[in-house]
Amino acid sequence: MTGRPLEPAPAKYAHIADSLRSRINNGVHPPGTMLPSEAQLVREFAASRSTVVRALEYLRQLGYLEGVQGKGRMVLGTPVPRRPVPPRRVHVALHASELANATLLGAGRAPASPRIAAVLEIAVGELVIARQRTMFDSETEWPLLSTVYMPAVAAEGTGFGASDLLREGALDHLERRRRIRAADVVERMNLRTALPREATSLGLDRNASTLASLLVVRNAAQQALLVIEQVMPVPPHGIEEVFALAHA
Amino acid sequence: MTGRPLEPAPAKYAHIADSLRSRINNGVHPPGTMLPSEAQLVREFAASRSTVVRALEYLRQLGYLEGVQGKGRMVLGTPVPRRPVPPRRVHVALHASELANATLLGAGRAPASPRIAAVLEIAVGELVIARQRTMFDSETEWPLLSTVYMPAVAAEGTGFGASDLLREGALDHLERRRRIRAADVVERMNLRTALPREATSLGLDRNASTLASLLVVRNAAQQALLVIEQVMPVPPHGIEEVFALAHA
DNA sequence: CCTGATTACTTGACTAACCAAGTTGGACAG
DNA sequence: CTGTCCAACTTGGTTAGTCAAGTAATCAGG
Repeated sequence: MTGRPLEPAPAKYAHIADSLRSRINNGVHPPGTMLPSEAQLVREFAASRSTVVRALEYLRQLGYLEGVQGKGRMVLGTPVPRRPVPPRRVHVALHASELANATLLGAGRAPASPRIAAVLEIAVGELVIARQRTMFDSETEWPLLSTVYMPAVAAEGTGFGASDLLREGALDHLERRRRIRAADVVERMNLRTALPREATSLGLDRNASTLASLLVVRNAAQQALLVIEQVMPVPPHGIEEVFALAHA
Repeated sequence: MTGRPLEPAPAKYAHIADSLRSRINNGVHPPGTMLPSEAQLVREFAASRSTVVRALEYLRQLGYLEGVQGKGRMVLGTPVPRRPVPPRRVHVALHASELANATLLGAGRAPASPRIAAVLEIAVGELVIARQRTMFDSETEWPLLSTVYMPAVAAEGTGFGASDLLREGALDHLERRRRIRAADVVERMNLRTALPREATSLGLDRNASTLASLLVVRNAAQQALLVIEQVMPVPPHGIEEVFALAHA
């Protein structure tokens, strides 16, 4: 027996990255503080600068730190798990243009219903800009009625209240026109009876049950920017989505 | 005017990475073929080996290629966009143990209903292992009935049919015991009337409406490994999930 | 024909050095 | 006191070289 280890030693850069990551996770280098310089880490780990930089680059990519040329690297902390990205149906609702698969029913001012007013944090009956269309799901051809609501003040200058077809999704349009960024979207899915106008638009019987989905698009401060309400007849096979499970 | 360019020249490694990525996207280097060796790329791009390797490493991390020491780098092709990860409610269904917030109602063999048989691709009435519990959503305290189904053959040796409480989620347990990996999960959400046993377990009126969710866990070959059916009374405020929108 | 050694080639990891670009603090002059 | 300059330090990018580990083909010997 030569005393050879049963497992290969981890690469040096991996060991350095692990050490630094543990320190960040354990609060030795708290968020907002500067990490030791490359030169210091070279001395501490007895490695070349390239090897140290490789470890640091890996941690940067993971979100543990960020570097400023000439200044140093600041600790960001343990990266928080991101919330999942929207499933397909929500993505389509936010980004689908009005040019295909859709029929614009109307666009303009309307008084906010209690539900919409609550979500937009405005008074019931206050004027909002509403934009309504019927469309068909591109995969299932199932019909749905989609209504975008926006506070009248926020809609100024965006063209949301006009009857020209939007060439981009409602969210894309808002972000571009208003130069703002949406941070997240809340989906509330529920079962309810169709309103008379909804039943007419969707060709349903009066008092038919529908699946209703309210999408509240928010900014980083969690203020509502945009609300999209989608109503559809209950699909015979339900609503289907596929999610990835394997971790590469 | 000194003729200085208005934009800084891209870093050399970035230019090499872009060039190679374009070639892969355009089919010059098709998936399954070997990329030119580092030495060849060094000559082609008139760069040092470290610079070439940096570009290749970036593409590897993006999923365009993979390297085997001594052999070369094989083109994987344009990475397909990953499907979204499961929202919270699906994650809980797959991973929550039976130790908290849950009451195991029973575990054992049962004949497959037409719906479960279709999903598992077995004959109606064939025996499956079923495991049923009631639980409460940890955020909303809303009740739900959850039933895990697995083909009897696949369940052998896993302890799924036994009455001991599982200390891990059903999927975790299956993956560990069977040393297999699940690739994705299909969620089918629908509205239906509660079966009599479901109504009893959930304390509902007969023929009450429920939101029913069928989760089909599949392997990479899209064969069903596990099915989880969840039934809940229609929540008064619906089912809510939050999705991230901002791109860092 | 099979096996082991050798050679040429490949990628993975590491070192040392250099240049570029930026930050910061101290010294000095007005 | 304020502004400018400069040195020391920082990270970003690049080059050149070495050693380690692996692949694949060829050749020689049994």
